[in-house]
Amino acid sequence: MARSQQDRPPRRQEWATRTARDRTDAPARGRLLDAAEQVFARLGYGPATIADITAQAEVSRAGFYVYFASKEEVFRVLAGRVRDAFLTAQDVPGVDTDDVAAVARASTAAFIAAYARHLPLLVLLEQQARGDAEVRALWEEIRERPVRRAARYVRRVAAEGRAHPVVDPLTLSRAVGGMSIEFARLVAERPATYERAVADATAMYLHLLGIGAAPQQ
Amino acid sequence: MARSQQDRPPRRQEWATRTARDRTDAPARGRLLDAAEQVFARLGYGPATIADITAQAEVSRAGFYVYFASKEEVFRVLAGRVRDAFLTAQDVPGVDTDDVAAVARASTAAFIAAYARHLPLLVLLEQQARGDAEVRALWEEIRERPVRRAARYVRRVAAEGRAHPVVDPLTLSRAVGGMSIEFARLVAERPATYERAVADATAMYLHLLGIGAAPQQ
Amino acid sequence: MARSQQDRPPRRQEWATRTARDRTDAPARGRLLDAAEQVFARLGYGPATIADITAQAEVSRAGFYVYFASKEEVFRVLAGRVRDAFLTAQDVPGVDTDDVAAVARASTAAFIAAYARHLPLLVLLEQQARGDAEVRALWEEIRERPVRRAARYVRRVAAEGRAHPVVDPLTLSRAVGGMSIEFARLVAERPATYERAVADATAMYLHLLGIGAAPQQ
Amino acid sequence: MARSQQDRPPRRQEWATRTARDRTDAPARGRLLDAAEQVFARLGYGPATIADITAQAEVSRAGFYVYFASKEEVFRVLAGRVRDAFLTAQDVPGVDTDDVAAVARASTAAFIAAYARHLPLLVLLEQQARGDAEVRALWEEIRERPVRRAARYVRRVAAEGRAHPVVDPLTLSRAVGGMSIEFARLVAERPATYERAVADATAMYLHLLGIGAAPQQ
DNA sequence: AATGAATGAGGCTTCATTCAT
DNA sequence: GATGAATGAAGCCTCATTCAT
Repeated sequence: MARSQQDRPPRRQEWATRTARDRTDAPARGRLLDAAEQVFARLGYGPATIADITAQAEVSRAGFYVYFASKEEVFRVLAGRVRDAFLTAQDVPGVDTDDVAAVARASTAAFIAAYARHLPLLVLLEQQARGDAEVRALWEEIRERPVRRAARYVRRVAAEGRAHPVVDPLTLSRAVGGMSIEFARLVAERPATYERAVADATAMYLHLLGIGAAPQQ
Repeated sequence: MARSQQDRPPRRQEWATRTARDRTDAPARGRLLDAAEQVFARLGYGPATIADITAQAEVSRAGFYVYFASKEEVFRVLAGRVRDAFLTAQDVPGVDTDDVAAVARASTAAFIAAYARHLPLLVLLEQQARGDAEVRALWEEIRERPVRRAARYVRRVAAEGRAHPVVDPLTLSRAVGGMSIEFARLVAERPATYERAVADATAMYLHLLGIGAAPQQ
Repeated sequence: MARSQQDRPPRRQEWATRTARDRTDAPARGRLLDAAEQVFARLGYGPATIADITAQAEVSRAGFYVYFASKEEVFRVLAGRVRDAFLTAQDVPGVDTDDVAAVARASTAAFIAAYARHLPLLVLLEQQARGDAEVRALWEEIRERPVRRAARYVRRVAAEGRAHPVVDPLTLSRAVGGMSIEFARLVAERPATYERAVADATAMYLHLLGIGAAPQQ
Repeated sequence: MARSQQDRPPRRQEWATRTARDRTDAPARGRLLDAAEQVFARLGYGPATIADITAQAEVSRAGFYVYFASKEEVFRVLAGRVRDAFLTAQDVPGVDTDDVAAVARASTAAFIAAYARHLPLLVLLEQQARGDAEVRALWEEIRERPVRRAARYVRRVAAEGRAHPVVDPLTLSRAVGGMSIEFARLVAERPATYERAVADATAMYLHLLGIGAAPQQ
């Protein structure tokens, strides 16, 4: 499952024969995607109808099919967008890799922020992963990639003796992922709790890494 | 004689005689509930149809409405059942309250086991909580009750100086809840990992409580 | 179409074999009939359900079929009851047949009172007459009998030179019937208008008979 | 893909794009209306089904919902049409207002003709007025407008001393309306009786107005 | 590129009615 | 005589999707 997710791969180099379905830039297409995102977030997948989406996008019902083959397809495209946005948000450049605490804080903050921001769609993604193999692949990427990356980092700093994880790195990363999701939910409900959540999650993360962040900060 | 039906003004609800709808026993009702649970777990809420449920229960389509008013209603009843089963499973009697490690292990084990066992319905419950106030109440009970109970315990042992939580008890409990859910998902996929998951989760739980062999920095 | 209207004629003289369906006196049967009358009057024919009727009668749904074969059948029985009551109410004994004005007044009063009293069912009867031959027969009796009787009387008094009808007796009677129904509707809505309505209808009746009731009474 | 439909929370009604539902022309809409009129007239309201209507209109079942939201709605639209046609038919221009007899004859003829012509729908309208406020309003207009208009005219000619009504003008008009309806029913059954009916009704009308050769007592 | 119109397919419910107890 | 339970038959309505323009 590569990066650029679209039903038929965008054959950008060809001239002349180029149908609407291929044009990723048509303005109506973008409006439909945004509309779909809002509608799905508001109603959930099942209850959302093509009519809801086209109404929101101010496009005729038939207009939908100029750009997407079906409800499933918009959702897949949307899912790809979410995955990209979510994973990209995990890239936190400019952090001193040697400062474990700083890395922990930055990655935790990025994860919680991204998860909270995309919560509605992520929840649907998880739900739809059940019945759609392509969506499942996207969902697994979303779930696994940050965990594996974190595990890799933990393994390294542990090997360097700069951390003493309580459990094996992959398990620890999963656990921290799980707790971060929990915090992300809270943050999605009450954005003001973001700083506090990041601080707490980071503190626990570091503690589990065996790095002495003093309890009761 | 089917011609002259419907067309009735909106006024309704005049049951004088008791109907089967009130009976909570009745074998068919149980069969329908079990069938509904399986069907929902297999297909998800939206895609599941009354026909799927009645077919599974070996009852006529109309038979469904003898006991439930709608798909929503079966789901609510089912949700209540799941909440009861889930919360009941958290009662782990016969554990020495003074042995913090034992309590942590027992409650973690119970939580993970129960969550893994009911995972499919719990996921749907969360999903449906979005649009149904009654289901939302059930879902919140499921989410909050174990966390609050754990927080209460943590607060007590912390007050007694037998634990030194890294963060405040409620936050800690939420975090542990989140990580446990993560493990429960893994266990639901591969039941063989249950013991390992419980051991790891317990270890981290205790570590966050400031108990156990703190790895030296 | 004889007087005692029931689906199967009441074989009252037989002993021994007598099924519930034959017993016209069973208390539940009466309750069901009364209930049916109320329910039909309240909801109309189509929207009324067997469940509505049995609920009102405080009988189980199945209990209905002990006494009636179908919704159509109760309605027919009810229709027979209404016809009997309506026609019986037209018999105004003890009026001096020679006093044309007195007869006109008495018959008009009886007709308006009876029509107003049974208005809801009469309206349904007319409606159902469309699709049910048996009901149609009842309805025609209800409509025609009073008119024919009146026409007979008019013809007689006209022959005796005691009246000088503006149009032929049957037509006149129909017309008076039509206007009386109009008044009956008003009376059904506002019972207090009964006396006034009878006075007006009688005045017009007599006037059309060419009998000098002074205008502007 | 039919699995994932319905299940939508009660919030609705978000048409941004204009749909066919708004267009009062559109040939299919007219066909459906005509079909509905025939079907309702033939079967009555309750027994008529959307399938009957669409079959008659040679439109798919779903096609109905492109133009109407429900059976109730077509009926309402139809009722409006009938009211318009019926009331318009009462406008009899070009009659010398000073010739009371001519006016009486013209208005009686128009009323009987229009009532007979629309009898099947008018009967249903009365029936449905019971349960639908909008239909009730239409029905009352149909019933009251001609009566009030007639009463106004009677009042005027009475004030001018050109008529000597037996009862007060409104009551008289109602009565004449009632008798005219009676005649309209006969005419609807046997159109050949129209002329006779109009002549008779007019004669009685004028007589009640105290006009014409009063039969001597 | 866009859309108004139309429809096949399918799900939900209701109700009259039967039947074993 | 009465009824709880169950069901066949039907009607309503929605929605994704197509197609001619």
